[in-house]
Amino acid sequence: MRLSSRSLSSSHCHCCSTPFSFSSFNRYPKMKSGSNTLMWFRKGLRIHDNPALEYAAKSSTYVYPIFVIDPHYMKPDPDAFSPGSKLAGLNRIRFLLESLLDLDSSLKKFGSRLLVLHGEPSDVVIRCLKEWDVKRLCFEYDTDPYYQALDGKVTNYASESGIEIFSPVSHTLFHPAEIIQKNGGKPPLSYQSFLKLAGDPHWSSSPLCTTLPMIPPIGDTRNCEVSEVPTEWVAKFEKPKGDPSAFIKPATTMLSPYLKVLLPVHSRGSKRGQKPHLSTNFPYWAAAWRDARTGFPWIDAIMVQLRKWGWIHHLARHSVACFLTRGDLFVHWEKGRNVFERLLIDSDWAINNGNWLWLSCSSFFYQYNRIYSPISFGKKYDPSGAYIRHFLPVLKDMPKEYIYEPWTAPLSIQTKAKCIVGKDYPKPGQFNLQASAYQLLFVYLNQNQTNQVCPVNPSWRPRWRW
DNA sequence: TGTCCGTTGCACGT
DNA sequence: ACGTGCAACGGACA
Repeated sequence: MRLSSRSLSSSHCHCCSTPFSFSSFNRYPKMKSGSNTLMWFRKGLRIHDNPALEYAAKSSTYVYPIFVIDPHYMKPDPDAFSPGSKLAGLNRIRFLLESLLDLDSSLKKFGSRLLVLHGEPSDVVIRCLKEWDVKRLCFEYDTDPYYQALDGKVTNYASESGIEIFSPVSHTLFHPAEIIQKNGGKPPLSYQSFLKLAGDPHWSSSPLCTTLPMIPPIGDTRNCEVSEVPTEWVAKFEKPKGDPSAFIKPATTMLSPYLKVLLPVHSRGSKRGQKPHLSTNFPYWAAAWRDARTGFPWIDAIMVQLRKWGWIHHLARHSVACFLTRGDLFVHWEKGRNVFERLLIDSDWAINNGNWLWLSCSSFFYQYNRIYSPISFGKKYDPSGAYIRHFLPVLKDMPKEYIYEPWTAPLSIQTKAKCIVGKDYPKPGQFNLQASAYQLLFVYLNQNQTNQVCPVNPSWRPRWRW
Protein backbone atom coordinates (compact mmCIF):
# COMPACT_ATOMS: atom_id res chain seq x y z
CA MET A 1 0.00 0.00 0.00
CA ARG A 2 1.15 3.48 -0.76
CA LEU A 3 0.45 6.56 1.25
CA SER A 4 1.57 9.19 -1.17
CA SER A 5 1.51 12.76 -0.09
CA ARG A 6 3.66 15.61 -1.23
CA SER A 7 3.99 17.16 2.16
CA LEU A 8 5.26 13.95 3.67
CA SER A 9 8.19 13.60 1.31
CA SER A 10 10.63 14.56 4.04
CA SER A 11 9.17 12.08 6.50
CA HIS A 12 10.85 8.97 5.29
CA CYS A 13 12.25 6.61 7.77
CA HIS A 14 15.90 7.50 8.30
CA CYS A 15 17.04 3.92 8.11
CA CYS A 16 15.12 2.51 5.19
CA SER A 17 13.45 5.42 3.41
CA THR A 18 10.07 3.74 3.59
CA PRO A 19 7.63 6.31 2.30
CA PHE A 20 5.46 6.32 5.37
CA SER A 21 5.08 8.86 8.08
CA PHE A 22 6.10 7.93 11.60
CA SER A 23 4.79 8.94 14.93
CA SER A 24 8.00 10.42 16.23
CA PHE A 25 6.91 13.90 17.08
CA ASN A 26 9.96 15.68 15.83
CA ARG A 27 9.29 14.39 12.36
CA TYR A 28 5.98 16.09 11.79
CA PRO A 29 5.83 17.66 8.38
CA LYS A 30 5.50 21.41 8.06
CA MET A 31 1.90 22.39 7.52
CA LYS A 32 -0.19 25.30 6.58
CA SER A 33 -2.40 26.64 9.33
CA GLY A 34 -6.03 27.53 9.20
CA SER A 35 -7.34 24.52 7.37
CA ASN A 36 -10.09 21.99 7.92
CA THR A 37 -8.81 18.66 9.16
CA LEU A 38 -10.54 15.31 9.13
CA MET A 39 -9.53 12.95 11.96
CA TRP A 40 -10.63 9.48 10.96
CA PHE A 41 -10.83 7.22 14.01
CA ARG A 42 -10.62 3.46 13.40
CA LYS A 43 -8.74 1.48 16.04
CA GLY A 44 -6.96 3.86 18.40
CA LEU A 45 -10.20 5.08 19.97
CA ARG A 46 -8.54 7.42 22.45
CA ILE A 47 -7.36 11.00 22.60
CA HIS A 48 -4.14 10.37 24.54
CA ASP A 49 -1.12 8.76 22.91
CA ASN A 50 -2.64 9.42 19.52
CA PRO A 51 -0.15 10.98 17.12
CA ALA A 52 -2.70 11.35 14.34
CA LEU A 53 -5.06 13.31 16.57
CA GLU A 54 -2.25 15.38 18.02
CA TYR A 55 -1.16 16.36 14.56
CA ALA A 56 -4.75 17.09 13.56
CA ALA A 57 -5.21 19.32 16.59
CA LYS A 58 -2.15 21.42 15.81
CA SER A 59 -2.81 24.58 13.84
CA SER A 60 -6.15 23.52 12.41
CA THR A 61 -9.09 25.89 12.54
CA TYR A 62 -11.58 23.03 12.52
CA VAL A 63 -11.15 19.35 13.25
CA TYR A 64 -13.86 16.87 12.29
CA PRO A 65 -13.40 13.70 14.39
CA ILE A 66 -15.29 10.91 12.67
CA PHE A 67 -15.99 7.23 13.05
CA VAL A 68 -17.67 5.35 10.22
CA ILE A 69 -19.92 2.46 11.10
CA ASP A 70 -19.70 -0.17 8.40
CA PRO A 71 -23.01 -2.00 8.03
CA HIS A 72 -21.09 -5.20 7.27
CA TYR A 73 -19.66 -5.02 10.74
CA MET A 74 -22.82 -3.99 12.52
CA LYS A 75 -25.77 -5.53 10.70
CA PRO A 76 -27.26 -8.52 12.53
CA ASP A 77 -26.56 -11.78 10.73
CA PRO A 78 -28.96 -14.63 11.54
CA ASP A 79 -26.69 -17.17 9.87
CA ALA A 80 -23.68 -16.51 12.07
CA PHE A 81 -22.75 -19.15 14.65
CA SER A 82 -23.11 -16.70 17.50
CA PRO A 83 -25.31 -13.64 17.94
CA GLY A 84 -23.83 -10.67 16.14
CA SER A 85 -23.04 -9.49 12.65
CA LYS A 86 -21.36 -11.29 9.79
CA LEU A 87 -17.97 -10.15 11.02
CA ALA A 88 -18.23 -9.69 14.76
CA GLY A 89 -19.87 -11.30 17.76
CA LEU A 90 -22.05 -9.38 20.15
CA ASN A 91 -19.33 -8.85 22.74
CA ARG A 92 -17.02 -7.34 20.18
CA ILE A 93 -19.71 -5.02 18.90
CA ARG A 94 -20.66 -3.99 22.41
CA PHE A 95 -17.01 -3.33 23.24
CA LEU A 96 -16.66 -1.17 20.14
CA LEU A 97 -19.75 0.87 20.99
CA GLU A 98 -18.55 1.37 24.56
CA SER A 99 -15.19 2.49 23.27
CA LEU A 100 -16.91 4.96 20.94
CA LEU A 101 -18.99 6.35 23.81
CA ASP A 102 -15.84 6.76 25.86
CA LEU A 103 -14.06 8.51 22.99
CA ASP A 104 -17.05 10.78 22.43
CA SER A 105 -17.12 11.80 26.08
CA SER A 106 -13.37 12.47 26.05
CA LEU A 107 -13.78 14.67 22.98
CA LYS A 108 -16.68 16.50 24.56
CA LYS A 109 -14.47 17.58 27.43
CA PHE A 110 -12.57 19.58 24.82
CA GLY A 111 -15.73 21.05 23.35
CA SER A 112 -15.58 18.64 20.43
CA ARG A 113 -17.50 15.43 19.83
CA LEU A 114 -17.39 12.26 17.78
CA LEU A 115 -19.26 12.44 14.50
CA VAL A 116 -20.66 9.03 13.69
CA LEU A 117 -21.46 8.24 10.08
CA HIS A 118 -22.90 5.14 8.46
CA GLY A 119 -21.99 3.45 5.22
CA GLU A 120 -19.14 1.97 3.26
CA PRO A 121 -16.24 3.69 5.02
CA SER A 122 -14.15 4.78 2.03
CA ASP A 123 -17.20 6.27 0.30
CA VAL A 124 -18.23 8.05 3.46
CA VAL A 125 -14.77 9.45 4.13
CA ILE A 126 -14.39 10.70 0.57
CA ARG A 127 -17.81 12.34 0.76
CA CYS A 128 -16.78 14.10 3.98
CA LEU A 129 -13.53 15.29 2.45
CA LYS A 130 -15.49 16.91 -0.38
CA GLU A 131 -18.36 18.25 1.66
CA TRP A 132 -16.24 19.81 4.37
CA ASP A 133 -13.50 21.16 2.10
CA VAL A 134 -10.91 19.22 4.05
CA LYS A 135 -7.27 20.05 3.49
CA ARG A 136 -5.73 17.51 5.82
CA LEU A 137 -6.63 13.90 6.56
CA CYS A 138 -5.29 12.16 9.66
CA PHE A 139 -5.68 8.52 10.59
CA GLU A 140 -3.69 5.79 12.28
CA TYR A 141 -1.90 3.49 9.88
CA ASP A 142 -3.21 -0.07 9.97
CA THR A 143 -2.10 -3.34 8.46
CA ASP A 144 -5.46 -5.13 8.48
CA PRO A 145 -6.45 -6.18 4.98
CA TYR A 146 -9.78 -4.52 5.69
CA TYR A 147 -8.21 -1.13 6.35
CA GLN A 148 -5.55 -1.53 3.69
CA ALA A 149 -8.30 -1.78 1.10
CA LEU A 150 -10.17 1.21 2.47
CA ASP A 151 -7.04 3.28 2.88
CA GLY A 152 -5.99 2.63 -0.69
CA LYS A 153 -9.21 4.13 -2.02
CA VAL A 154 -9.23 7.06 0.37
CA THR A 155 -5.59 8.02 -0.06
CA ASN A 156 -5.87 7.78 -3.83
CA TYR A 157 -8.66 10.30 -3.79
CA ALA A 158 -6.93 12.50 -1.22
CA SER A 159 -3.63 12.72 -3.03
CA GLU A 160 -5.35 13.43 -6.34
CA SER A 161 -7.23 16.23 -4.64
CA GLY A 162 -4.20 17.77 -3.01
CA ILE A 163 -5.25 16.79 0.48
CA GLU A 164 -2.43 16.29 2.91
CA ILE A 165 -2.34 12.83 4.50
CA PHE A 166 -0.86 12.05 7.86
CA SER A 167 -1.01 8.38 8.73
CA PRO A 168 1.41 7.53 11.52
CA VAL A 169 2.30 4.08 12.79
CA SER A 170 0.96 4.04 16.32
CA HIS A 171 -1.10 0.89 16.59
CA THR A 172 2.05 -1.19 16.33
CA LEU A 173 5.47 -0.59 17.83
CA PHE A 174 7.18 -1.20 14.53
CA HIS A 175 6.42 -0.45 10.97
CA PRO A 176 5.58 -3.74 9.29
CA ALA A 177 6.69 -2.56 5.86
CA GLU A 178 10.00 -1.45 7.29
CA ILE A 179 10.66 -4.83 8.89
CA ILE A 180 9.79 -6.67 5.71
CA GLN A 181 11.93 -4.37 3.63
CA LYS A 182 14.89 -4.85 5.96
CA ASN A 183 14.46 -8.58 5.51
CA GLY A 184 14.77 -8.35 1.74
CA GLY A 185 11.05 -8.12 1.06
CA LYS A 186 10.06 -11.16 3.05
CA PRO A 187 8.49 -11.31 6.49
CA PRO A 188 10.75 -12.87 9.14
CA LEU A 189 9.71 -16.41 10.03
CA SER A 190 11.35 -16.72 13.42
CA TYR A 191 11.02 -14.68 16.55
CA GLN A 192 14.74 -14.09 16.86
CA SER A 193 15.07 -12.80 13.33
CA PHE A 194 12.15 -10.50 13.97
CA LEU A 195 13.80 -9.07 17.08
CA LYS A 196 17.01 -8.53 15.23
CA LEU A 197 15.32 -6.71 12.37
CA ALA A 198 13.05 -4.67 14.61
CA GLY A 199 15.63 -3.27 17.00
CA ASP A 200 14.36 -0.88 19.64
CA PRO A 201 10.83 0.40 19.30
CA HIS A 202 10.63 3.98 18.08
CA TRP A 203 9.07 5.24 21.28
CA SER A 204 12.18 4.34 23.21
CA SER A 205 13.70 7.57 21.92
CA SER A 206 10.61 9.77 21.86
CA PRO A 207 8.20 10.25 24.75
CA LEU A 208 4.55 9.34 24.49
CA CYS A 209 2.02 12.09 24.29
CA THR A 210 -0.09 11.92 27.42
CA THR A 211 -1.88 15.24 27.36
CA LEU A 212 -3.44 17.18 24.55
CA PRO A 213 -3.50 20.96 25.03
CA MET A 214 -6.62 21.55 22.97
CA ILE A 215 -8.79 20.19 20.18
CA PRO A 216 -10.12 22.69 17.65
CA PRO A 217 -13.91 22.87 17.26
CA ILE A 218 -15.93 21.01 14.68
CA GLY A 219 -16.82 23.00 11.59
CA ASP A 220 -20.14 23.04 9.77
CA THR A 221 -21.16 19.46 8.97
CA ARG A 222 -23.35 20.68 6.06
CA ASN A 223 -25.10 17.89 4.20
CA CYS A 224 -23.28 14.95 5.78
CA GLU A 225 -25.55 12.94 7.99
CA VAL A 226 -23.81 12.69 11.31
CA SER A 227 -25.21 11.04 14.41
CA GLU A 228 -24.35 10.29 18.01
CA VAL A 229 -22.85 6.95 19.05
CA PRO A 230 -25.72 4.47 18.92
CA THR A 231 -26.54 3.22 22.41
CA GLU A 232 -29.42 0.86 21.71
CA TRP A 233 -27.68 -1.02 18.96
CA VAL A 234 -26.89 -4.17 20.87
CA ALA A 235 -30.57 -4.67 21.68
CA LYS A 236 -31.18 -5.22 17.97
CA PHE A 237 -29.28 -8.46 18.11
CA GLU A 238 -30.83 -11.71 19.06
CA LYS A 239 -29.85 -12.61 22.59
CA PRO A 240 -28.46 -16.10 23.19
CA LYS A 241 -31.43 -18.36 23.69
CA GLY A 242 -32.16 -19.57 27.20
CA ASP A 243 -29.37 -20.83 29.40
CA PRO A 244 -25.97 -19.49 28.32
CA SER A 245 -24.50 -22.96 28.58
CA ALA A 246 -27.31 -24.46 26.54
CA PHE A 247 -25.07 -24.94 23.56
CA ILE A 248 -22.92 -27.45 25.41
CA LYS A 249 -25.80 -29.83 25.90
CA PRO A 250 -25.50 -32.74 23.54
CA ALA A 251 -27.95 -33.30 20.73
CA THR A 252 -27.50 -36.76 19.29
CA THR A 253 -28.81 -35.78 15.86
CA MET A 254 -25.67 -33.70 15.42
CA LEU A 255 -23.75 -36.82 14.46
CA SER A 256 -25.24 -37.35 11.04
CA PRO A 257 -23.75 -34.25 9.41
CA TYR A 258 -20.26 -35.58 10.10
CA LEU A 259 -20.97 -38.77 8.25
CA LYS A 260 -22.70 -36.94 5.46
CA VAL A 261 -19.80 -34.62 4.95
CA LEU A 262 -17.13 -37.23 5.21
CA LEU A 263 -18.06 -39.46 2.31
CA PRO A 264 -17.86 -37.03 -0.60
CA VAL A 265 -14.62 -35.64 0.71
CA HIS A 266 -13.10 -39.05 0.96
CA SER A 267 -13.94 -39.99 -2.57
CA ARG A 268 -12.98 -36.64 -4.02
CA GLY A 269 -9.75 -36.25 -2.14
CA SER A 270 -8.10 -39.21 -3.76
CA LYS A 271 -6.34 -37.26 -6.46
CA ARG A 272 -2.91 -36.00 -5.70
CA GLY A 273 -2.34 -32.29 -5.97
CA GLN A 274 -5.98 -31.44 -5.88
CA LYS A 275 -5.68 -29.68 -2.53
CA PRO A 276 -9.17 -30.02 -1.17
CA HIS A 277 -9.67 -27.44 1.51
CA LEU A 278 -10.46 -28.73 4.93
CA SER A 279 -12.41 -25.75 6.15
CA THR A 280 -14.79 -25.83 3.21
CA ASN A 281 -15.05 -29.58 2.93
CA PHE A 282 -15.39 -30.27 6.63
CA PRO A 283 -17.66 -27.56 7.93
CA TYR A 284 -18.49 -29.60 11.03
CA TRP A 285 -15.02 -30.72 11.95
CA ALA A 286 -14.32 -27.75 14.16
CA ALA A 287 -17.91 -27.25 15.28
CA ALA A 288 -17.48 -29.28 18.46
CA TRP A 289 -14.49 -27.18 19.42
CA ARG A 290 -16.24 -23.92 18.60
CA ASP A 291 -19.38 -24.93 20.49
CA ALA A 292 -17.64 -26.29 23.57
CA ARG A 293 -18.60 -29.90 22.91
CA THR A 294 -15.25 -31.62 22.65
CA GLY A 295 -15.84 -33.61 25.81
CA PHE A 296 -12.66 -32.28 27.40
CA PRO A 297 -13.88 -30.02 30.23
CA TRP A 298 -10.72 -27.91 30.24
CA ILE A 299 -11.12 -27.14 26.54
CA ASP A 300 -14.89 -26.71 26.68
CA ALA A 301 -14.79 -24.43 29.71
CA ILE A 302 -12.33 -22.17 27.93
CA MET A 303 -14.56 -22.04 24.87
CA VAL A 304 -17.55 -21.15 27.03
CA GLN A 305 -15.62 -18.34 28.67
CA LEU A 306 -14.54 -17.12 25.25
CA ARG A 307 -18.14 -16.98 24.13
CA LYS A 308 -19.54 -15.45 27.30
CA TRP A 309 -16.81 -12.99 28.17
CA GLY A 310 -15.04 -12.40 24.87
CA TRP A 311 -11.79 -12.80 26.72
CA ILE A 312 -9.67 -15.77 27.83
CA HIS A 313 -6.26 -16.12 29.42
CA HIS A 314 -3.18 -16.22 27.27
CA LEU A 315 -2.41 -19.82 28.19
CA ALA A 316 -6.03 -20.79 27.66
CA ARG A 317 -5.62 -19.52 24.11
CA HIS A 318 -2.58 -21.76 23.80
CA SER A 319 -4.50 -24.77 25.08
CA VAL A 320 -7.45 -24.53 22.73
CA ALA A 321 -5.38 -23.48 19.73
CA CYS A 322 -3.05 -26.41 20.19
CA PHE A 323 -5.97 -28.77 20.73
CA LEU A 324 -7.70 -27.63 17.55
CA THR A 325 -4.75 -27.55 15.19
CA ARG A 326 -2.11 -30.08 16.15
CA GLY A 327 -2.87 -31.63 19.52
CA ASP A 328 -6.08 -33.46 18.84
CA LEU A 329 -8.40 -32.29 16.11
CA PHE A 330 -6.00 -31.35 13.28
CA VAL A 331 -8.13 -28.58 11.95
CA HIS A 332 -6.66 -25.79 9.83
CA TRP A 333 -5.53 -22.87 12.00
CA GLU A 334 -7.60 -20.42 9.96
CA LYS A 335 -10.75 -22.06 11.27
CA GLY A 336 -9.73 -21.23 14.82
CA ARG A 337 -8.51 -17.80 13.80
CA ASN A 338 -11.96 -17.01 12.44
CA VAL A 339 -13.67 -18.04 15.67
CA PHE A 340 -11.29 -15.96 17.78
CA GLU A 341 -11.63 -13.01 15.42
CA ARG A 342 -15.35 -12.98 15.96
CA LEU A 343 -15.56 -13.74 19.67
CA LEU A 344 -12.56 -12.05 21.25
CA ILE A 345 -13.27 -8.46 22.10
CA ASP A 346 -9.54 -7.75 22.03
CA SER A 347 -8.78 -9.58 18.83
CA ASP A 348 -6.58 -7.85 16.35
CA TRP A 349 -6.09 -9.15 12.84
CA ALA A 350 -2.31 -9.22 12.87
CA ILE A 351 -1.90 -10.48 16.43
CA ASN A 352 -4.58 -13.09 15.98
CA ASN A 353 -3.08 -14.45 12.77
CA GLY A 354 0.40 -14.37 14.24
CA ASN A 355 -0.64 -16.26 17.35
CA TRP A 356 -2.45 -18.93 15.37
CA LEU A 357 0.52 -19.38 13.06
CA TRP A 358 2.67 -19.69 16.15
CA LEU A 359 0.51 -22.08 18.13
CA SER A 360 -0.23 -24.32 15.16
CA CYS A 361 3.52 -24.61 14.48
CA SER A 362 3.01 -23.15 11.03
CA SER A 363 5.45 -20.30 11.54
CA PHE A 364 7.81 -18.89 14.16
CA PHE A 365 7.44 -21.91 16.41
CA TYR A 366 7.92 -25.46 15.21
CA GLN A 367 8.11 -27.70 18.27
CA TYR A 368 5.17 -29.81 17.26
CA ASN A 369 5.98 -32.36 19.93
CA ARG A 370 5.27 -29.83 22.66
CA ILE A 371 1.60 -30.40 23.07
CA TYR A 372 -0.58 -28.93 25.77
CA SER A 373 -2.45 -31.75 27.43
CA PRO A 374 -6.17 -30.99 27.62
CA ILE A 375 -6.14 -32.86 30.95
CA SER A 376 -2.95 -32.20 32.87
CA PHE A 377 -2.21 -28.65 31.76
CA GLY A 378 -5.23 -27.08 33.43
CA LYS A 379 -4.92 -29.41 36.42
CA LYS A 380 -1.52 -27.89 37.15
CA TYR A 381 -3.05 -24.49 37.84
CA ASP A 382 -6.48 -25.50 39.09
CA PRO A 383 -6.45 -28.97 40.66
CA SER A 384 -9.97 -28.70 42.05
CA GLY A 385 -11.45 -27.70 38.70
CA ALA A 386 -13.12 -24.52 39.97
CA TYR A 387 -12.73 -22.91 36.57
CA ILE A 388 -14.46 -25.83 34.86
CA ARG A 389 -17.29 -25.86 37.43
CA HIS A 390 -17.85 -22.18 36.88
CA PHE A 391 -18.14 -22.28 33.12
CA LEU A 392 -19.59 -25.78 32.80
CA PRO A 393 -22.23 -25.91 35.55
CA VAL A 394 -23.27 -29.34 34.34
CA LEU A 395 -20.03 -30.64 35.87
CA LYS A 396 -20.24 -28.71 39.11
CA ASP A 397 -20.80 -31.80 41.27
CA MET A 398 -18.25 -33.99 39.55
CA PRO A 399 -15.53 -35.01 42.05
CA LYS A 400 -12.21 -33.34 41.42
CA GLU A 401 -10.58 -36.71 40.70
CA TYR A 402 -12.64 -36.95 37.53
CA ILE A 403 -13.43 -33.40 36.58
CA TYR A 404 -10.70 -33.14 33.95
CA GLU A 405 -11.64 -36.51 32.45
CA PRO A 406 -15.23 -37.23 33.43
CA TRP A 407 -15.56 -40.14 31.00
CA THR A 408 -13.32 -42.12 33.35
CA ALA A 409 -15.69 -41.66 36.28
CA PRO A 410 -17.62 -44.80 37.29
CA LEU A 411 -21.27 -44.63 36.39
CA SER A 412 -22.21 -44.47 40.07
CA ILE A 413 -20.15 -41.31 40.45
CA GLN A 414 -21.64 -39.81 37.28
CA THR A 415 -25.11 -40.56 38.55
CA LYS A 416 -24.38 -39.01 41.92
CA ALA A 417 -22.96 -35.92 40.19
CA LYS A 418 -26.08 -35.74 38.03
CA CYS A 419 -23.93 -35.76 34.94
CA ILE A 420 -23.93 -38.79 32.71
CA VAL A 421 -21.15 -38.55 30.16
CA GLY A 422 -22.57 -39.00 26.69
CA LYS A 423 -25.92 -37.62 27.79
CA ASP A 424 -25.53 -34.58 30.01
CA TYR A 425 -21.99 -33.80 28.92
CA PRO A 426 -20.37 -35.02 25.69
CA LYS A 427 -18.11 -38.00 25.58
CA PRO A 428 -14.84 -37.01 23.90
CA GLY A 429 -15.24 -37.44 20.19
CA GLN A 430 -19.02 -37.57 20.39
CA PHE A 431 -19.34 -34.33 18.45
CA ASN A 432 -16.22 -34.28 16.39
CA LEU A 433 -14.47 -36.76 14.21
CA GLN A 434 -11.93 -38.82 16.06
CA ALA A 435 -8.41 -37.94 15.13
CA SER A 436 -7.28 -41.54 15.35
CA ALA A 437 -9.86 -42.77 12.89
CA TYR A 438 -9.33 -40.08 10.29
CA GLN A 439 -5.63 -39.56 10.66
CA LEU A 440 -4.58 -41.04 7.36
CA LEU A 441 -7.30 -39.30 5.43
CA PHE A 442 -6.18 -36.06 6.94
CA VAL A 443 -2.59 -36.59 6.02
CA TYR A 444 -3.62 -37.31 2.49
CA LEU A 445 -5.87 -34.31 2.12
CA ASN A 446 -3.36 -31.86 3.43
CA GLN A 447 -0.01 -33.06 2.28
CA ASN A 448 0.33 -30.36 -0.34
CA GLN A 449 -1.02 -27.46 1.62
CA THR A 450 1.14 -24.75 3.00
CA ASN A 451 0.60 -23.09 6.34
CA GLN A 452 -1.00 -26.27 7.43
CA VAL A 453 0.21 -28.38 10.24
CA CYS A 454 -0.55 -31.98 9.60
CA PRO A 455 0.84 -35.25 10.78
CA VAL A 456 3.27 -36.77 8.33
CA ASN A 457 3.95 -40.08 10.00
CA PRO A 458 1.15 -42.59 9.46
CA SER A 459 2.20 -44.40 12.63
CA TRP A 460 1.21 -41.41 14.68
CA ARG A 461 -1.50 -41.95 17.23
CA PRO A 462 -3.24 -39.32 19.30
CA ARG A 463 -1.80 -38.97 22.75
CA TRP A 464 -5.08 -38.69 24.55
CA ARG A 465 -7.55 -41.32 23.57
CA TRP A 466 -11.22 -41.21 24.12
C1' DT B 1 25.60 -29.94 4.52
C1' DG B 2 25.83 -29.55 9.25
C1' DT B 3 24.78 -27.56 13.47
C1' DC B 4 22.31 -25.09 16.66
C1' DC B 5 18.24 -23.55 18.68
C1' DG B 6 13.48 -22.38 19.59
C1' DT B 7 8.92 -16.65 24.69
C1' DT B 8 5.26 -20.84 28.09
C1' DG B 9 5.15 -29.52 26.87
C1' DC B 10 4.99 -33.90 29.03
C1' DA B 11 6.29 -37.82 31.72
C1' DC B 12 9.43 -39.88 34.35
C1' DG B 13 13.52 -40.09 36.94
C1' DT B 14 16.22 -38.43 41.02
C1' DA C 1 12.51 -28.77 42.51
C1' DC C 2 15.32 -30.05 38.82
C1' DG C 3 17.23 -32.81 34.97
C1' DT C 4 16.50 -35.68 31.04
C1' DG C 5 14.65 -37.93 26.99
C1' DC C 6 11.15 -37.75 23.84
C1' DA C 7 10.36 -36.17 18.97
C1' DA C 8 6.03 -35.81 13.36
C1' DC C 9 10.62 -29.88 12.62
C1' DG C 10 11.94 -25.49 10.31
C1' DG C 11 14.84 -21.49 10.02
C1' DA C 12 19.27 -19.11 10.64
C1' DC C 13 23.81 -19.23 10.00
C1' DA C 14 28.54 -20.85 9.07
